[in-house]
Amino acid sequence: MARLVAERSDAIAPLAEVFREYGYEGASLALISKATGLGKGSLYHFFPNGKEEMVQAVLADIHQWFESSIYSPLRDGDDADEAINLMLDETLAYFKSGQRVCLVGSLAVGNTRDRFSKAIRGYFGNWIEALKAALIRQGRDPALAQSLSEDAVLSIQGAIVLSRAMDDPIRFQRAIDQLRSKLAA
Amino acid sequence: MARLVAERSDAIAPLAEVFREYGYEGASLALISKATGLGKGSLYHFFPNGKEEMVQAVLADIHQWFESSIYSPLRDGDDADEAINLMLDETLAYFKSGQRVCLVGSLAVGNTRDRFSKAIRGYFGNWIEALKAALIRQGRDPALAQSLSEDAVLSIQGAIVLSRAMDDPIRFQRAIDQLRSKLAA
DNA sequence: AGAGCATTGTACTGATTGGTACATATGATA
DNA sequence: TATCATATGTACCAATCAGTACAATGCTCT
Repeated sequence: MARLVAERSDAIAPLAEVFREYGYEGASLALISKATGLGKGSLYHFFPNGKEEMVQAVLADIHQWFESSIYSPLRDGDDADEAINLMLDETLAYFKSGQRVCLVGSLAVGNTRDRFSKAIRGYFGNWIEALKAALIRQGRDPALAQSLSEDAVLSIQGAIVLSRAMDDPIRFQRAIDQLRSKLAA
Repeated sequence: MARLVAERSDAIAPLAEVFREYGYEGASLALISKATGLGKGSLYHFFPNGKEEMVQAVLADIHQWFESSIYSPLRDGDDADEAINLMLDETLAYFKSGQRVCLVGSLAVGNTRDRFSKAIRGYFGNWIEALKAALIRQGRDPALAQSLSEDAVLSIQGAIVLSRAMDDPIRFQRAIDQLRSKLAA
């Protein structure tokens, strides 16, 4: 009856989309099964703890992506200004101009916050720290760098909410543009 | 068997809290029944269309509150600066320093967006328009007033997400303070 | 007091929920 | 080809889901 042998890692991307679109409660196993193409047997084989473990796996994957694509260049890139621009480019693409929800943000807003608090705090904390490092490398005052980077992460989250609410991708792009000039050396 | 005769309006406030805390999908009728103290009989008597109608009623109530407490003073108050400060005070209290989620924002982020799109767009659109009116009354350029008010509403939403994610009410208060100086005449 | 509408609790429905059990099938190794 | 861990589909479970039906009660007005 089994058709093809799948890998656990193949399930992560569709899982992320399902949780983004329907939220933790809204993503039923039926939806998850359809999105991943995996039956319950496979799903519970890969994720014995069910939905919670699936979300944790998705969060770990998200962390890895942000780490290599955004945090690492911000922290260690030789050109701080270039790393910041890269971050904004990647952010624009990643959230599809605000049409794609931030899973971590939506988990933080829901009653799922406590269950995934560690990953949620890590996500935002790492982003702020990494951006702060780049801003300091630009030669900025550490206190200013801190408040600027908090403000940037806050604006990105706000822009996702607002541009989705108004169904207007331009609003997200404008927010990114404003950050570009505000964070330029 | 019926104990006390309730009014539909008494149910709105607890309904709002339940939807805020558990989201649209997560708020089951069992939870709703417990939170409101109303059995299914009463709930479907007051809201024949079920959860959707409950949310619409809550959104209408929210609109009314914002209209009289925030939008109206911003649009028509004699002192624009005072109205803006009042808005920030009320916002701080309403969202309990970011510990209380914005229901409209969370609906906008979830897959419920399309179902309630009209109320969602109205909420943010009205807020931006009203704040813009006050900023223009301060003597500001209309284009600047527009971008400032969009930015303010965006920052409030972002601050809710971030301060909840980090479990840190101070972050929300700081965001409000920054808006206070940015929006001062 | 009595009529009539508003409100309420309970019992019920059929569908769906997350999760388990297990027999079967696959693919690599030997 | 025989072995064996890894996948997989299906049937099943108790619990819960949203929603309906309805008889019994409360309240108001006369």
